[in-house]
Amino acid sequence: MDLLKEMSGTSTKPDVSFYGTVVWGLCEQNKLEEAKALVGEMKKCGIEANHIIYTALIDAYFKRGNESEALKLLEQMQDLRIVPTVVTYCALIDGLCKSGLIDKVSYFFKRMSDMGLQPNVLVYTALIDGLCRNNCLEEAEKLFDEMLIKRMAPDRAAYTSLMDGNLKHGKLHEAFSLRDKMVEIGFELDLPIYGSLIWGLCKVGQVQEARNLLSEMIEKGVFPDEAVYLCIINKYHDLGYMTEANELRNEMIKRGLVNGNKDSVESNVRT
DNA sequence: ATAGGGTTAG
Repeated sequence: MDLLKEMSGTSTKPDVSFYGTVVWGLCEQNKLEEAKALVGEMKKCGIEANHIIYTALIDAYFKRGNESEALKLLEQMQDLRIVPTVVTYCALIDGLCKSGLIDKVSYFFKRMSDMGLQPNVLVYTALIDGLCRNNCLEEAEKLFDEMLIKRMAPDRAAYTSLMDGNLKHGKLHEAFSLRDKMVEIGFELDLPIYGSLIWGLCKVGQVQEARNLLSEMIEKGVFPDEAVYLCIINKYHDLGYMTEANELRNEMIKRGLVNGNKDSVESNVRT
């Protein structure tokens, strides 16, 4: 904003790409009202905002949890005949999924195709993740297969989302075969993957298997975090394995996984 | 100048 004021005194006239950079910067700083105001200012100068500016704003409003404003901006974009891109739809679909507005998502997904935009891996993953979180595992699986049919290569995030969805639905066998596929493809198993598997195993009471996976990840050099430990420790408590619980707690503390101070860990572990 | 990858008890 200061930069703009400075420029108004000079002969240089800011163009759309200059405004875009400023809007983007304001979004990064979470100054969304200022960013939106700038779009109005642009208009007064006879410069129309473009799809990149609108996409950045829509994404930022969703991330702030203001989905109604984000949808308003999308409408505005449409009124101004600014053509959305795959990136716009990705922000939109992901935003809707994460705001729990899953029922609006299939409409936009369809509209996207109607516009001739091809959903890419990021769009599919956002949708798969949203469906898995909203109890629509079958839909998610269908989309995953659709990706394969289209010869798109689902990446680690896509696999992880579907695997996690299966775990949340207690389908351990499917989850582990997805893990095997990831290994086959050559993806390194990372903390979110191990964390998700361990959580899923604990949920169904297979705490020993969870414990084995913890050992496995450490062996492979994947550093477990506090949540992974607490997941197993708390399950040990539930099942009455107090010795194992304490042992693991000590191991966690020894590893310095205290994330700040010891009190915070103590308060998170059920006693 | 734009886009994602969860924290997970009950």
